[in-house]
Amino acid sequence: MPELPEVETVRRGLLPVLEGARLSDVHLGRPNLRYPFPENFAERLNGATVLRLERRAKYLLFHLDTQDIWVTHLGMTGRFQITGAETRPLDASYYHAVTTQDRHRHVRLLSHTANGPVHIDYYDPRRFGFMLLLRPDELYARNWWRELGAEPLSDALTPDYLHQVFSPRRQPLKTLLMDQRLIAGLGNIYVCEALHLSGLSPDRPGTALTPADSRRLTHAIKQVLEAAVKAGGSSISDFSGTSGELGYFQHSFRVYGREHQPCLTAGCPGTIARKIHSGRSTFFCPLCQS
DNA sequence: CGATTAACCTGGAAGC
DNA sequence: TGCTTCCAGGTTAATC
Repeated sequence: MPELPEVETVRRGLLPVLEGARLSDVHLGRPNLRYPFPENFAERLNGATVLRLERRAKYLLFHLDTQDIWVTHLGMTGRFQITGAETRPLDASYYHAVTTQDRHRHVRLLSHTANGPVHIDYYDPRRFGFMLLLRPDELYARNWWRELGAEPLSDALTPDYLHQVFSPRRQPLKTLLMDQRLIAGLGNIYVCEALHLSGLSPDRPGTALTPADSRRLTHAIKQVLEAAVKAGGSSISDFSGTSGELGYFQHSFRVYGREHQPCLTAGCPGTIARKIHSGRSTFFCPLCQS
């Protein structure tokens, strides 16, 4: 589900019910997601107040007044849902939950906002997501954190930066753009879209990227991400915002999921094709992307 | 070191 | 109405 625009949409949705709010009644429906929950996860969240909600790449960081940072990665199907305080509790009936949705509600807690308490639930059917509780120094010590590449919508991503990190590498642009250590936050959808927008072939090796290409690609990345954030992300299959609202950027896809359909580049008579790069589908136009 | 594949999971859609 | 196969927004370990 979630690439940078979807994660940013989730952050913005949680802002009004988490910023400045005190947490309580934390319940876990199971001992792990992708990884086991941190030791004493519920105890360390209970009573804490959320000071600030940050997003870095596809990670959500909730800074607590206890000095802990509650880090969440949504994986492929992770979703936060805000509901009123009257809904069904998470309890021992979890494994016999009646509905499919209940079976995938893995975390439930109460957030005490200025306007009263609300439930915040975390759902994740495939459980590729994970949650961590780290002190700042512990976070900075993690390799996956230190090695994160440029934040695409910040000044860290420039044509020069892109050229500098791509041009020594022989891998195809598709693979380079998916590498979170070079640029952090893009996933399969927005990589395909940015490549098409910039007219570059996903197969072009990094070594063949000219400074002019880097400019076009940088511009395309920022353009597609900004438009997607503005649209509330892309809702394909099961992504929705924290109130169940759907993003609508999926209606703006120019290549993703459009195999066999006509290329939308003005004047291009091409047909969108699909091929596999490192196990992931790439959608592209063989005619106008070179 | 670079590059591809499998694995982690579940559910939905498509094919037979 | 089944049953099987393929596919999915991500990351990482294993393997060539």
